[in-house]
Amino acid sequence: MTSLRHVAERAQVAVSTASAALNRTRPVAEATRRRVEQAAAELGYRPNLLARGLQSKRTRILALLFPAPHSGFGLTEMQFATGAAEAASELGYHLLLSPESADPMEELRHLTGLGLVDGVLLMEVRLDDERPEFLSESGVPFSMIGRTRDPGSIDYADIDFAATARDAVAHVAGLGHRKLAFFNLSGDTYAAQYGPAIRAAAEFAAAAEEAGLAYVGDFRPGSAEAGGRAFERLMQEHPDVTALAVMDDHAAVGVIAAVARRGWRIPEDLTLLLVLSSARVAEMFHPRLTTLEPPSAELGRLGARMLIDRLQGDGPPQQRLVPCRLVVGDSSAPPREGVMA
Amino acid sequence: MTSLRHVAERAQVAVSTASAALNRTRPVAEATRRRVEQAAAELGYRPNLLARGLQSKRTRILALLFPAPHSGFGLTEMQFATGAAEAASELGYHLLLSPESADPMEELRHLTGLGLVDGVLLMEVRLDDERPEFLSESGVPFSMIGRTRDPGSIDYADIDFAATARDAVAHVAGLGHRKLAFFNLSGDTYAAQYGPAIRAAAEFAAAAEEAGLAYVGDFRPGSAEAGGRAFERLMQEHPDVTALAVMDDHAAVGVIAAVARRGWRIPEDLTLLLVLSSARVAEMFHPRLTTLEPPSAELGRLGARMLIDRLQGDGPPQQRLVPCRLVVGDSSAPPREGVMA
DNA sequence: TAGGTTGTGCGAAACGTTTCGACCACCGTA
DNA sequence: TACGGTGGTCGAAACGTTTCGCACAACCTA
Repeated sequence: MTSLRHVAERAQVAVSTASAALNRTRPVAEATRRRVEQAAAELGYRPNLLARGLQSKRTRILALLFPAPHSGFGLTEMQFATGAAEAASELGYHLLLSPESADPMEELRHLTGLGLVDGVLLMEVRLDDERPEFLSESGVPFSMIGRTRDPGSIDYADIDFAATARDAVAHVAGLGHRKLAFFNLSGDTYAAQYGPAIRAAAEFAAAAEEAGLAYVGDFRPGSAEAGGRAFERLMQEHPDVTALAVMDDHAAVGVIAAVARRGWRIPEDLTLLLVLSSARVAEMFHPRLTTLEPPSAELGRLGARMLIDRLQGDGPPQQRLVPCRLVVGDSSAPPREGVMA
Repeated sequence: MTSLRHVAERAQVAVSTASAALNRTRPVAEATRRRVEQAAAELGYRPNLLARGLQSKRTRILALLFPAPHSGFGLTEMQFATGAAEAASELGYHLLLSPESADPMEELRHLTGLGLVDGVLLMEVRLDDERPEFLSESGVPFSMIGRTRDPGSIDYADIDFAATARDAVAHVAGLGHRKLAFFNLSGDTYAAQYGPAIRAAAEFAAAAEEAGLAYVGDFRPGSAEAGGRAFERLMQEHPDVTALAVMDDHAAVGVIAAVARRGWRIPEDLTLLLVLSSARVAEMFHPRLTTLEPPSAELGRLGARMLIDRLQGDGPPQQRLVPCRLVVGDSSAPPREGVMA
């Protein structure tokens, strides 16, 4: 392990001068600096991050707190991690993957007490999440992927549900549909105040109203079976629904099966949209489903970047909303004739 | 930040004694130890990992080197990460997510030079991968998820392709099939010496032969379209094939579509197996596909654990093979009558 | 009673940085 | 000639641990 002392000796300067020369932290004569830099290069010198962190109180390590892979842990969630890791890496930071234990608060206390990380990246944020408050009080810099009910002046990057809902509604309205139904995430998830579930519910309803579409939004199937049952009940209670947006991959499977059982076809008899699912998943279906793809990696990148910005110096809080990308597949088409309400 | 010095003062002992008491690194009088522990508890003392690491040369941080999400980055790969992170966490270690840049060697050099990590976890290992050699020469402890052609005495955890192929073959043979085809990963992946592609090819062929099944193994479609075309060519050249194992999700989609175009049904006219895909994905299909699910999280856990074992002390190399789990779905059935060869 | 052994605790050094006050030579100016 | 400023460098302290040699008392044994 070659240390700064070796570099200094080889360049015939004091350790402190070598440090200053390499970090350009204070003026050093041009010739000296060159000598030091050459010595460092020749020795393949790498500053020891631990020593540096110990002294400067800054480790350039970020922690991504990710929840236990409880129910379903999708590709989507994982892309937060890879996006954040990439952005961090590009900016000279490292990303620590911290699985959340049974007691998230204790986990946080532990993690931040170690002096190992400069900041924390939160994901899977609930509307009434208590972690942000804890972090604020502890004075630990952090940012969120997702957001609480009232994020105040906390940095966050989240999906723009309003724009996403508008895009979805505009898409089906543009095809001529007059009545839209929306299947939310599972009832449990909704009850747990999971942000996307709550926000999507509100925004889809609002967007439908604004566009003058009739709307049904009170279904929250959490599985393929529940999805199939929900679809049958939907058709019974609202036979005039011609377009359906589903936010749960598995529920969509059930819907598709139920559609087939009924002798119907997609998109001729029903326009089906998949919300918050990756195009990779949408391609698994036949026909290929029209999808509102969440900008997961992008959100991860943004979250990491704004946290790093915050660490560097403090500007105003950054709060970014990014809409889902509408990927039109083969599951959307104008409604069939007979049902025009 | 409360440091060991504070604890020592409050407990009326020297810093070194406090350290010894807390770490039980050398005998300390029972009464003293209790006093120290109580002081530490009252102050909420957390040892500073940086200082500890600087001194002891051990940070208890592992790096997971994960490749850029080039082509497709599946759920499977990501579960390595979460599995490894969990296992590490349970053993008091942390996991650093290190995206691999364009130059993996340089990245490695950089990462290990920093003194930040105790060891490295490699994934996506190619048969002729050069990273293991580099790490061996650098004296950096590491383990692999996957393995090179000749892993020598390096720790690794990998899929047991032989057992997996035997299980798959036994499953279809048990149903009465006489001829099996296998669609490998894409030709590019195969050509790049990606371990799973090469090993699966060899082991499926061997298992089929051993079981006395006729076998076709030279298809490597990399997409839905290619999968469909491959299936059509397969039926043309080998009309007596009644069972097909596919190792690429997207290719499977193409196969299913081609089967439908032909007016056939699954499983009545074709038994279809999905290899190396998660049950979550398999459920997306209709009918639900029989799957050989890779033990991804398990491999991640094993990889982390054996690396930590290696760091603690050195036993013999650990080399673990774990077979895929056969999840029988609705896509496998006895062959239809007419084709019995 | 002298010498050795054991149990317990202390102080100082070390890990590799960064930071900060001090120092020195040199120059321009009064 | 003396003096303040300045650009460049140095040495020492500090960050929070662990480790190691040493000291001291008490106790046992010959």
